[in-house]
Amino acid sequence: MDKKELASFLEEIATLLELQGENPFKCNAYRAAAQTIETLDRNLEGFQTVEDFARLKGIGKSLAEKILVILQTGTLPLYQELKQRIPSGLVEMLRIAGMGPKRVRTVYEKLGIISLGELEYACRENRLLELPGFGVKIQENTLKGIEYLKKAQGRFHLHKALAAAHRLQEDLAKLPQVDRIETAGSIRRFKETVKDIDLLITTAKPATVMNAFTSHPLVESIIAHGETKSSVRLTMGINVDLRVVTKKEFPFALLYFTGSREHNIVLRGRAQKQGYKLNEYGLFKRQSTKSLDLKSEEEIYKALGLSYIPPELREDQGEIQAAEQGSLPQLVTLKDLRGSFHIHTTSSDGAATIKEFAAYAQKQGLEYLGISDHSRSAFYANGLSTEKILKQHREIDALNKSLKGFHIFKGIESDILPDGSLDYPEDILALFDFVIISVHSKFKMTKEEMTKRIIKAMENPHTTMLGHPTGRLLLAREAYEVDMEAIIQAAAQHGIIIELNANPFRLDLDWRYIKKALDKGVLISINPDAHSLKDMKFAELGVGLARKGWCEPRHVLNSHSASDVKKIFGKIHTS
DNA sequence: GCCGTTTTCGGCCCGACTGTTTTCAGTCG
Repeated sequence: MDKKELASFLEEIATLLELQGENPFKCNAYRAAAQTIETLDRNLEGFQTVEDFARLKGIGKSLAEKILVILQTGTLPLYQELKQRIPSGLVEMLRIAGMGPKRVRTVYEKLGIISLGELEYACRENRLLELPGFGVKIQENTLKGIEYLKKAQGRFHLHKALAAAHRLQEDLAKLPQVDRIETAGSIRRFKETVKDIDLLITTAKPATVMNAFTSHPLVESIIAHGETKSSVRLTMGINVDLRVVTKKEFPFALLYFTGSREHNIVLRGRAQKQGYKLNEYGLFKRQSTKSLDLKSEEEIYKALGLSYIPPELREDQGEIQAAEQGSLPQLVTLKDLRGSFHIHTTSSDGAATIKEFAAYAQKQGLEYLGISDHSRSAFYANGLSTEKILKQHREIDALNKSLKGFHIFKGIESDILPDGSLDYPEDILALFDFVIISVHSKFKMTKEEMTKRIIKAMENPHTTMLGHPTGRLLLAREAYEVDMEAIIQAAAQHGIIIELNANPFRLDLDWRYIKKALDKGVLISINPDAHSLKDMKFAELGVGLARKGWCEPRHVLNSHSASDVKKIFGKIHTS
């Protein structure tokens, strides 16, 4: 059992305990332990004894003993009992908005309901009305929530949420009553998928602004409409919270509602230790009701003895310690990008020619491009035959002669065949400046087989870069089973670059692994995986996710100059 | 169940909103 599996096991116990009506702080202890385990910066192999685990934050003797049992036996008597006692449908019911552990418990105990289907039926039969603390509204909302769950998974791709947030922000900013508006929450932190949109506003006329918000054309229905907080659902299905705060409160509210929750908890704990209370309204000296007068997030961090932490890093992944020591990274920005790799042209399944991509890239101020069409096994994508490769190379040679101050690298996205070999013989692979290797078939191998397959391909002397390393399609397809730690280790060993595929449905390598890759000295390439000119814009998302993974310009292949890139490629292929 | 410079008991981040009540429980972020 690895970290992730152990963490979700503990997480599940926490949920089951809640459903059983346990002391909430006890439940929380299991949650906190899960968080600690999941974000551990090393694997579990070094942990042999109770003491090893009990040294960790939020894990005491009791939990350490249980964790050891879980690792040794794959399960826990407590878990078995909980599973036996608590129907699995109750866990599903928690996903309904407005249904927490208490209400789920009530419908289970009083009505014997153990599944979403039964709950829906009970709502339609008006049976929730009889329950203590339930009424017409809760019954209606439960029904709506069930329908919503059926329709969407309740999470949204970052780029779609970003677009909606920008539109709302722009429109509301036009109101003369609005002094300041910002998007907070997980969008500001650049999470790859988000649950909702959080907007913050300062205004002297909250009622007017709230009315404008709830009647915006994107709004489908109003969930809550208050003085300081309103919530709506947009036609695209996402919920939006709007909060009104005073000008003085704004930086504190922005910090608070940007999160993450884990980051906030640590900040609050830190404030407490320094004799302060920190909340969304201010930073207060203990016993005082008047907040320190701080004008920006920068000043709040400074007051707590920290340098400014960019929103993307606020995930309690060591950023607070780094801010304390002044060792936060100087994060990469869009302006740092000087070129772009992983581009598909009309030769395979792209919608633009090399010439068109080159012209577009030059206009965007880029200095180079790396073309990489699909390889011959990718029949579905019109993969390139040897003849087509040679023709493409002649075209690139001619373009490179005619283009001034711009360079096109010859590349290919070679399928990693099931046995770990690449898609062309040695002499063909040797013709490319760079070779991206990607898995496009046989996703259902075992973890061991898949890891072996990819590492074998990485060991090929012609391999330059690993493409979309986990194969995930966000909200659609799980990542294939693969030991990412081992892949990163192999990349470090063979000098292989790992792609951060910036396509909004991929955003793969996952940011949680990017930092680990950097720590091992692996270079990251922010690649649009462009199939059309407009896809080149994905680089913006890619930069956001790279920042989330602690990338500085020096960590990013395509922030280097064309001549440096040539040197880097040369070094990879001769080592 | 964890934790400790207010330490071995008694807290645990904390405030807004809804819907149910008639002062508050539950949920959410």
